[in-house]
Amino acid sequence: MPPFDMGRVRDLNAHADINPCGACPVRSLTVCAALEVEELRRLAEILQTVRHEAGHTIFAEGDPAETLYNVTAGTMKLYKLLPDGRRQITGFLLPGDFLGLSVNDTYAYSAESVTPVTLCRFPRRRMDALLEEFPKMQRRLFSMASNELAAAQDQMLLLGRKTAKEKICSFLMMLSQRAQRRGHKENPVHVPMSRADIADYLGLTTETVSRTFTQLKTSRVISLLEGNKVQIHDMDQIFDLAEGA
Amino acid sequence: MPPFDMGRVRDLNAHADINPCGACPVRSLTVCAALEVEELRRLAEILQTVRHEAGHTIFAEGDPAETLYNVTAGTMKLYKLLPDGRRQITGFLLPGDFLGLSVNDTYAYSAESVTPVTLCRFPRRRMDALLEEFPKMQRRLFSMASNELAAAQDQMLLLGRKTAKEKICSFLMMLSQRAQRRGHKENPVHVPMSRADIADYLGLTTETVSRTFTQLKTSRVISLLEGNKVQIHDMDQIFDLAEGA
DNA sequence: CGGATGCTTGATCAATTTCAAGAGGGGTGG
DNA sequence: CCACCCCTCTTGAAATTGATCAAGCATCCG
Repeated sequence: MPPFDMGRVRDLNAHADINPCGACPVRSLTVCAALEVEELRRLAEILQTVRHEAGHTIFAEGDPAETLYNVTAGTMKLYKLLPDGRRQITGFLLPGDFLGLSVNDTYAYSAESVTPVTLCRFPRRRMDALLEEFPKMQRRLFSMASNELAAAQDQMLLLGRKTAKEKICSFLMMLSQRAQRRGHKENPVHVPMSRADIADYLGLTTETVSRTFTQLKTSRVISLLEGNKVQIHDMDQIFDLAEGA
Repeated sequence: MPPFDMGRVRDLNAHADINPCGACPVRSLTVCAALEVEELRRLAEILQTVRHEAGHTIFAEGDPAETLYNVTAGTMKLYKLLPDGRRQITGFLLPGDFLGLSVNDTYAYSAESVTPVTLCRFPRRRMDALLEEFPKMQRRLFSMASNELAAAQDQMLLLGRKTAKEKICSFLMMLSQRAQRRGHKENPVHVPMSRADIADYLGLTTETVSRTFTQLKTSRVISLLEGNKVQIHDMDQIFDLAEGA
């Protein structure tokens, strides 16, 4: 725990005012990819850039959903809890991912930073107005939601039907592919989240996650490197292991 | 298996031509709820109504996604398979539900009828054009996708973290609530799907599903009635059982 | 009736969890 | 700078939930 809460909102609009979106490194990945320069300017008017330390709760399940967010740097996790504390992480968000969609004006899940993060905040009312005005953005958001839905279905298959080993291999593949889409190299995969987070994402315990990593290491499928990196020795093999083939 | 395939497409446009949407019983639940009379007429021009017997595969994972569907009667299931045949049902669809959203022009899951069903078919190209023209419909579709996303996250919590008993109770509650939203009575719940389907939806085996039903019956939480109906004796109790509280 | 299919029940098995303890690593304070 | 503490990760042993294997039973249909 840091000596004081670095996780509070810090307004970076001093920089944002100049050109918050034009230079955005993840623009092509997210909802803003659909927009022209002038439209980007309008979007920039309503957004606020904030930073948070690792482990900061951005919002909790049930909170009124007044803000939409776009991750521009760092990793986030979304999760739901049962009354007795059991936790399911429903997704990890990387730069370019969107969060804050709500059903009945409250968030359906909690959101917390895994690493230090930078976020764009969009007030929902103003964002709704803008979506009305720019159907292209609306369509882009819809397409992103469709992708998320497909990912959610993959995750259901994983949670309901895969073994611990298949789950871990699927997880590593997913991280690798997402890194690649963001222009990073696919192979040593950066795994910034804890064993406990991985466990709660895959429906396992931390012990099983740890044991499975050791097992994959022992059978020369992966190596654990410095700095939370995982080296995958054979991409095709891990792909097969991920589906039990 | 019926002696010949009753599951083939049968065009009911003889009826549909008259007033396919105006009298539609599920209009208020689905994407069409957003539309005015004139817009409905335009939608009716591009749709085709089809019926299928129980057990008919509408499309398979990986097929080119050329059609969107709306369920107007009956129950459908969506599922994904692993190479060795393990199956995860990602959702059951009831009247008013939508299916066929795709990511990269192919379906991300297979769709099969559980009971006899009636579907509205929308050619994707023409539907896209109409969505362009009617932003209200676009927004309605987006809102439906958001709801599905929230449901998918609930299902991840169920698959990853709930016990067999909690899963079955959650399942019964879900069916009860969805029936209620459709104007049916919430309590004897109609459960048209097989034990095998329930198992593949909840990440269990048929044996465990069967045993859990027996256990709930023995402990007087539910009764199994004629015609695939389940009587829930205490709604509050089953709600608590569904979350382990 | 006969056969098929789906559902239930029983007995055993195994994957994963739970319980327990120790090792590694980073930061803090003496 | 070192010692300590805390936290995460790993490893081991035992326990348990749900899976697997194996019959019966019921129901539906021809």
